[in-house]
Amino acid sequence: MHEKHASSFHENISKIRKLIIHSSLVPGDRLPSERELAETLSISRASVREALRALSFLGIVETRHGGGTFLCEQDSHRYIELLSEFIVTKQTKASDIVDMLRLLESMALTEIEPTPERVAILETSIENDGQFRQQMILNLKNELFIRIWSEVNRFFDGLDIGDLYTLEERKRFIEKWRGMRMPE
Amino acid sequence: MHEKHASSFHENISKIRKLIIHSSLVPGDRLPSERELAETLSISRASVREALRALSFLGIVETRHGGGTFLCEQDSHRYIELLSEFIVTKQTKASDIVDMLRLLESMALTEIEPTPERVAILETSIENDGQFRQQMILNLKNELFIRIWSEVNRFFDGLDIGDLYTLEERKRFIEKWRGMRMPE
DNA sequence: CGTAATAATTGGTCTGACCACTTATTTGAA
DNA sequence: TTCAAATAAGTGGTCAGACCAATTATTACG
Repeated sequence: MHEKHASSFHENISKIRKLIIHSSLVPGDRLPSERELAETLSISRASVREALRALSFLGIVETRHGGGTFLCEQDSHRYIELLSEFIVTKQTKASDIVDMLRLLESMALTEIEPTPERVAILETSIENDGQFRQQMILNLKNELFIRIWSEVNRFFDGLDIGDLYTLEERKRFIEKWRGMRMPE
Repeated sequence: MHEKHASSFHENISKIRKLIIHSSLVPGDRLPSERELAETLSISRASVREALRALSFLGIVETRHGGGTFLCEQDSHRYIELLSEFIVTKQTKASDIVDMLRLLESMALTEIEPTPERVAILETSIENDGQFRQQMILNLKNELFIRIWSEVNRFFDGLDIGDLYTLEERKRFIEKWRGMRMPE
């Protein structure tokens, strides 16, 4: 039969991580270019990019358009680990979860520029509380924020206590957002 | 939080989310094919794939080779996978940490009633950036908020990149806080 | 020597093709 | 007819090359 592909998504991530270790790269160092990685690892540049995008999302590397790909600072995920354990194992007040989500999401709205497109998107999802809130968060570029929000929100979903906001509140969210001006 | 210009990557995620909502898809449903999404959203299939990969990491969608892309169930198993990845990788962007802390702390001030005692306490610790910020947070009632802040801040300390705010900024914090009125 | 213009490098996107896997359809024998 | 095997169609996965956009290094010039 036909031969399988020599590479797979997870294998490529592993390859790049091994290369980072083998090259004795330290946080802040620049990785080889995407083209160079593709050549070295014998995979296509598209696959390199998908792997790097994943590593970027996980906070391992950081890419700068025209500059290169750099190794991020280390040992920073520990709070996530502890946070997850905290959420999973320990007793948390449901009211705290709700308050936390409300805080995070109102914060998000202050950080996102209210373009007409985004307002429109929010309006289309105004009927569904979960989708509405998720739509807000996904506009953010701070991936750490998204991760933390995701963990808290996932736990909130597990509580199964219904919507976080009423339809009226969601409408008011949009109104408030529309009236906002951008900083500086 | 560097919102800056709208990045194509993040906008594509929004586009797909909007399409999911507009199509009234429920968990378990299959999304349009990548080629169909590319056609509908007027972006290349490569960009569609990058966006879907991100949504996959967030546990929103799940792809099956040859089968299609599906909306995830609520309590997805990817939650565990994601956390395990964090534990293995141990890295994240320093800039996101800084941005996150700034957001958490500015938000904290909007949630705390600026009593004279609290203002006085803040003023006494204004010379020390770490103490100043901790003093703000400790006034909060939300334990989850404090917990998250503590973990993020612990990592920030490990970065050893100096103060989060300048003395001028801390002074302005107090000024701003003094002028605030309490909600409802 | 310092600064502006230019070239080289690098990530971002697009196009089209083919491979690998799954699902739907057709085929053909019991 | 029935149903299992063979085939076709559809979908995600990978690859190759090209061009665009942003950054960085080099050169030219005053």
